[in-house]
Amino acid sequence: MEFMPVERVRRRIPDATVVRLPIYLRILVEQADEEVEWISSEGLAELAGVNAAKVRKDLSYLGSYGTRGVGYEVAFLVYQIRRELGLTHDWPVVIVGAGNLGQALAGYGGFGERGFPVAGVVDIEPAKVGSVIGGVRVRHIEDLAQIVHSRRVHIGVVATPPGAAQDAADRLVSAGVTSILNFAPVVLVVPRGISVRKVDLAVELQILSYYEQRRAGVGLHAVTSNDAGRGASA
Amino acid sequence: MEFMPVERVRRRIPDATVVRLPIYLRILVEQADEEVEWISSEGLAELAGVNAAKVRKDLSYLGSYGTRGVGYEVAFLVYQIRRELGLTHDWPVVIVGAGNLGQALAGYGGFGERGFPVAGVVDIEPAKVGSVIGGVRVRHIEDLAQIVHSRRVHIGVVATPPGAAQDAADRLVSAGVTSILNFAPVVLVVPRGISVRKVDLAVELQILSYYEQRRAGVGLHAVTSNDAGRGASA
DNA sequence: CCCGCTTTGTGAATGTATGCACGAGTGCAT
DNA sequence: ATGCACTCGTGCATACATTCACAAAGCGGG
Repeated sequence: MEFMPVERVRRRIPDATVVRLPIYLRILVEQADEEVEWISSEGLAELAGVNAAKVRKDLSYLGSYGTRGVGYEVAFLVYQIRRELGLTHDWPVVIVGAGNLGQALAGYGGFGERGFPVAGVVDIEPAKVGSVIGGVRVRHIEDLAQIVHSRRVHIGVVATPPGAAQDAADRLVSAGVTSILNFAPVVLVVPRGISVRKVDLAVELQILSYYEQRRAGVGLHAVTSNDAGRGASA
Repeated sequence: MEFMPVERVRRRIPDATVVRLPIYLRILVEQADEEVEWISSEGLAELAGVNAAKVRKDLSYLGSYGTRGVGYEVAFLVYQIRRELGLTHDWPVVIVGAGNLGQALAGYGGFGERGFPVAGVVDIEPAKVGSVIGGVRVRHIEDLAQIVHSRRVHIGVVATPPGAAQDAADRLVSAGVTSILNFAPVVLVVPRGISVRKVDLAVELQILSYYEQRRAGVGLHAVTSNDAGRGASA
């Protein structure tokens, strides 16, 4: 008599794949909108600007959901990727910092549409409190914990000036937030177990600068890419 | 008689390193502002939230600029990284799309400060043309090529709605731009040799969602990070 | 001048990601 | 039924990235 693994407790998906899944998801949703019912790894790869084998391997982490000789059923894949990414329900976010960027983020409707409604915007500046941005009234940062608790917020967005970013992160963490999207050009220090992702415009431009500068040297070379790059003739 | 390589034509720096150099640079500039003259790989690693060996290896691609037993001279490192990244001169950028995001970007002073002055903002919508954002007058997209040529622009920023992004990219490329920073949630198709980097807020949030959802499962795990992550007690 | 302390620079080991190539299913036509 | 065309799933080779661990190098004190 022997034992066999009854059930994989939870598949671990490689980080590189996790970064690409949202891109596949967006493309698949677009395809579904255009009434496309089936798609091959090659077709999806084409649209995502990646290698077909990579698509197949990425999708294989979700399970064996393709049909050989045919491809993947778009609607089903959408469902599976959503489930795996935890997008079966909304994730309300709270934005810290109601400056230039905070306002633009709150005003940008795309957040809510994609399942990340803005549960609140807070600022430390009393002068900013009370104004309404994108349908949300700006509240004082002291109310942060209250917002996080009452609205069950897990994700915080740091949109403060650099000097205030660490404080914002600290407040988010002690309010109970466990994921942070950081727009400030600062390396945040957070406790273990808190996820942080960073968006830094200056860094992106400087990376482009490097390849741009290199171009001046010897012959052209491959396309820069942060995740799913693409080199094809337009 | 034998030949030896007279001179390394141009060191190739690994992509992963190129992404971190701008972060080191920012930290080093901050340190210089605080009159710090020397820094060890350990110190820099601490501030950047990465491994010290990684810092040393990254810096070694620039050359042997450290002093054993002492560390790196901050001002000199700043100079070397700037040179390697091509930041010895300004890179004017042109922004396509004067909507919510385009305005926020143009209005955000940080661009110019960091060596990427906004040479122009264009939009396809005649109604938007003429208004002034961040000291720059919005011009019609037909003027794009003229702006690119007269201001020697190499870098374009796509800040349009998704549907207009590919057209914006095509126009940028045919105007002569060779690097694109794309904020639209779309995979741009560009000719070989054109560098593209993408900033997609929804994708970032969805990645956080994945790790957030996973957290609900078994025990905590390492910190998510796009480049120089950090897990430390706050 | 030598010794011990510190920190760099890098070879080697490990870990992660990519892409090829092919076996194994599936559907359709004959 | 059988064969053919197509596409998935994945083992394997390769490339890239991270981390360790240590010799080599510089500094300061005696």
